[in-house]
Amino acid sequence: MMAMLCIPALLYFARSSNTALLKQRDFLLLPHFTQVLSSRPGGKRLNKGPENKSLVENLATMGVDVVMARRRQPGVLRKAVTNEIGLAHFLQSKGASRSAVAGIISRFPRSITRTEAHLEERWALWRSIFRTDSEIVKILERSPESFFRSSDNANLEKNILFLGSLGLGSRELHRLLTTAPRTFSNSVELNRQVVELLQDLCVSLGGDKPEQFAKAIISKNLYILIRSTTRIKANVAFLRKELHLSDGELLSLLHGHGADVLGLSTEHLKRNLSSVLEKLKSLSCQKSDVKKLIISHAPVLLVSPNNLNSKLDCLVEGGVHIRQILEKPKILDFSVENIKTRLAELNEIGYDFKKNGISILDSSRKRFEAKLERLTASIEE
DNA sequence: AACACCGGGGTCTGCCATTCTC
DNA sequence: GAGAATGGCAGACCCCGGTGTT
Repeated sequence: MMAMLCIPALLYFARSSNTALLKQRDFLLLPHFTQVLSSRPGGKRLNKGPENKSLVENLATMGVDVVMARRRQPGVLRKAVTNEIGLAHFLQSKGASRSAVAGIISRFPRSITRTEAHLEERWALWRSIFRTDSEIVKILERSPESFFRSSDNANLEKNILFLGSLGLGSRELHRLLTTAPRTFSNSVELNRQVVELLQDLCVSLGGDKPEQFAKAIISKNLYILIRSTTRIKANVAFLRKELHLSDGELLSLLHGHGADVLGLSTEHLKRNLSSVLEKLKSLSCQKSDVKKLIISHAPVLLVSPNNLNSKLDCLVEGGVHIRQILEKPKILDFSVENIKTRLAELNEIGYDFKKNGISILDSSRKRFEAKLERLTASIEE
């Protein structure tokens, strides 16, 4: 099936491409193609030359959105030597469709400057983490930049080793590369800085297992390594200051789901925290209540003010006491829609939250429905 | 059987600014 | 000095189920 899709497309590319260009492109397989660049006849490297017309035509034939490509990386279109045919061939051999290839080039034109050897090598490195080619193709379709932005394969290899050395197993590396592929294109030095920041943070808070701490934060917040250290530091400082957290409290906050809040933009974190404070104050809670809430369930800081306020309003109007919410904050993870539906269904059968508690609200859909059915049945008896 | 506690898991790029390299 | 490489930012949740206890 896949082969049937690939072959006609390849023939199509081959037919439609300029043979002179193809010959030039063969030089890409040689180590010093910059010599080709500087020796090109009449090449004026100091001026922004015109676009390479046959390249642009080639790309258009391949279905590339040239306007988008030009907007994103105009310099690529001026290059004399590129490897779009080789790239298309390569990606299609891995199972990418023609339109996927076109989309990849449109969104990250520099991808066509990578040589065959480079592509093979990089792919092999990714395959050391992924089980199949199609998994990688999916990521490339999603985010071409993650794969192509860096041409430094040695750095990628070092990253894999470095991340592995942190105690992240193959399963976690897989999740990391799937979810935040950019991490692997960071310089290994940048990743190291974030890891060291986390470890130092752990030690400064009196924790005794900095390596495990850093690993735990990364597993819980797969985006942490693509956040700047400036931001992480600012967020830690902000939380500590605003909530008057002790070292121990901060450590336990971060050990829980708190890892996620480290990645928020600091403005966002400020806004959300002040919103929670204000809203809960209006529901006659003390600041200490908010502090407890956040330590036990930091994800409330991830919920946007409007959203969180809606959830709280629904719950309170639906007969849930704010104290119950503070004790079981997990219900705030659920969507407003879900909360509304559940409240309405429970209201219909006269469910009494005062008497029966609110655990029923934060169970999974399956469990909730099963419970509801039982309750309905017992009422009908 | 029913419940409560608790951890895990999916998802998340595309653009701009700055620095590096030739 | 152009293009390549790299760093950083904005935006802003929801849900499932294993396991131990009653």
